[in-house]
Amino acid sequence: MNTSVSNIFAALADPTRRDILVMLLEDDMAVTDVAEPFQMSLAAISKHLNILSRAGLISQEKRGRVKWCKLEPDALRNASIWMQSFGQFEAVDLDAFEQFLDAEYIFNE
Amino acid sequence: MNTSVSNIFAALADPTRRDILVMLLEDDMAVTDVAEPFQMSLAAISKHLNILSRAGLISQEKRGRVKWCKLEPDALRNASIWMQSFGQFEAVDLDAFEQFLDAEYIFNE
DNA sequence: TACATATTCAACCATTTGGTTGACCATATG
DNA sequence: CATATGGTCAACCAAATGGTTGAATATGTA
Repeated sequence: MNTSVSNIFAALADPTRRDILVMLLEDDMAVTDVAEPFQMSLAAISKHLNILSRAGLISQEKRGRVKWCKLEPDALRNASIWMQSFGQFEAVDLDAFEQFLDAEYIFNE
Repeated sequence: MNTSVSNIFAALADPTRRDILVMLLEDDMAVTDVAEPFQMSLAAISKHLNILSRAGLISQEKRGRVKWCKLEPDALRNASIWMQSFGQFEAVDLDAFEQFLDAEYIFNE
């Protein structure tokens, strides 16, 4: 899994994927149910879910023939901290903050 | 200017652009000086700066033949609002931020 | 067994992205 | 004036992105 800062922001840059995350706030969902409100194909939604999964924003668990999608708010929280810290950079130690921003985040598996 | 959530996240998804934002934390900079530490051409940096500018993350002002780039950290607010609508993420907790730095990020180079 | 449901895979396509290069424009300076 | 400097523009390119379709795989059910 590759939850770099770049991948998290890239995942969040797509409105369909943000909509999916909002849906998963309610409850875990099967892939087919995630796809239902959208106009696009199931395969397209499946790709979006893989991107969210690789970014660490969701996890997927297969039970029977149904693959359940679950929100993983930790990665999102990291991005939230990134942004809020940036907005409040005066209160943050600048050297540490620069290292933070420069880092490529590797979450491996 | 188009400071949509999508554009802000897309702008932040590129590591070169995040590096530029870090540089602008220090001080306002001319385009040529922004480009100096990077391996790529001035034209490429100029494009990156335009993307940051359209996202509202920086502003640019031309004085003489020099175009000055200035950080506009408030632009992150739109994306932050999206995130706060997402969950009960509290205002940034610097202790959590430190833990985040120490525990979850792996610095390469 | 036969069929339906859940999901992915593979090939393909159009558009976007991130980079290059060389020409160009605007401004400063000898 | 002539020339150097700061920056953008236009054309181009390779790779990535977001979508499609039809076939394939895996699992449940009659």
